[in-house]
Amino acid sequence: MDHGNPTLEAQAQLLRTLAHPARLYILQLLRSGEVCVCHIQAVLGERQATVSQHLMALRASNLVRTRKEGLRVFYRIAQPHLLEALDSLRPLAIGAAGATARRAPRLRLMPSRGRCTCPRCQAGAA
Amino acid sequence: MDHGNPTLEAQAQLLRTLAHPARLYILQLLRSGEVCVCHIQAVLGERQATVSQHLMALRASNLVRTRKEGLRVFYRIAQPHLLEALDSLRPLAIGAAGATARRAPRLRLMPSRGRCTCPRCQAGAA
DNA sequence: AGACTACATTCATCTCGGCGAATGTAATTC
DNA sequence: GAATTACATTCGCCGAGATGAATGTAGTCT
Repeated sequence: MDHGNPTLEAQAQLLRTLAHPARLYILQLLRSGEVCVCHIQAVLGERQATVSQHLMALRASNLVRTRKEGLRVFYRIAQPHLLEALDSLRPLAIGAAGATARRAPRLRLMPSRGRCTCPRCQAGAA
Repeated sequence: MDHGNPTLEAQAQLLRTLAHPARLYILQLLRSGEVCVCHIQAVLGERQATVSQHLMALRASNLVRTRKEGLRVFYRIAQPHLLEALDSLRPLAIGAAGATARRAPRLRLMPSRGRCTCPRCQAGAA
């Protein structure tokens, strides 16, 4: 059995980084490939600073990497196994619904406004 | 892609429940089978109330089940896939070490005092 | 019944994380 | 160089979670 608790604390730290719906959603966005911040911001419907803070948290835990291209910064998943692990954890989340009465912060997405000025978005824009 | 964000919030809630070294350690303890609270308390070296609070959190998320036998309460893993999912997440924790300076609460185990009065402990006691 | 044991729950405090607001910075454009 | 764009970072406040202390409760024992 793993008695070395530094591992436990590191793992707890990782879980805390993941334990936010906005960050989980960002990671899901990155599943299909690298995405620029403006795109994340448009889909998420959050303020730029807020999005940047979430991205900062993901970077601090080495879950994402960045690539700069001109003014834009593209994010991508650093550890490919991360999404698999999250997927395996997903079915357990259903039972964890009613945990502490009031819960994780709300996340309101803006599916209609998933457009930004980046090339990826211009491709299918109206 | 999963746009339904209630799933995201439920998953975030699950991760928050898991995001504590003491609770992670309790789940690892339960890997080998059901364990009574006194045993968890002895190994963890935490106060009884603190341990009970962590167990309460795990129960609220339906991660553990209880069985009462006399005065003792035995805890066991409710979802067997949970430990597999945590195992798959573990290797990613190494990179998440230095996240926001100081973070997850410390956990000091008491490996020498892993004995309580329950039958399981008396079996191999000195 | 009373005392005791093994857990559970509540309450108060304190720290930490999330959010808003403001500011800072690198790269482009003029 | 000044202005603008696209992100990043810092600061301050507020609410959620962690801990300690105290109390509550169910089961056992004599």
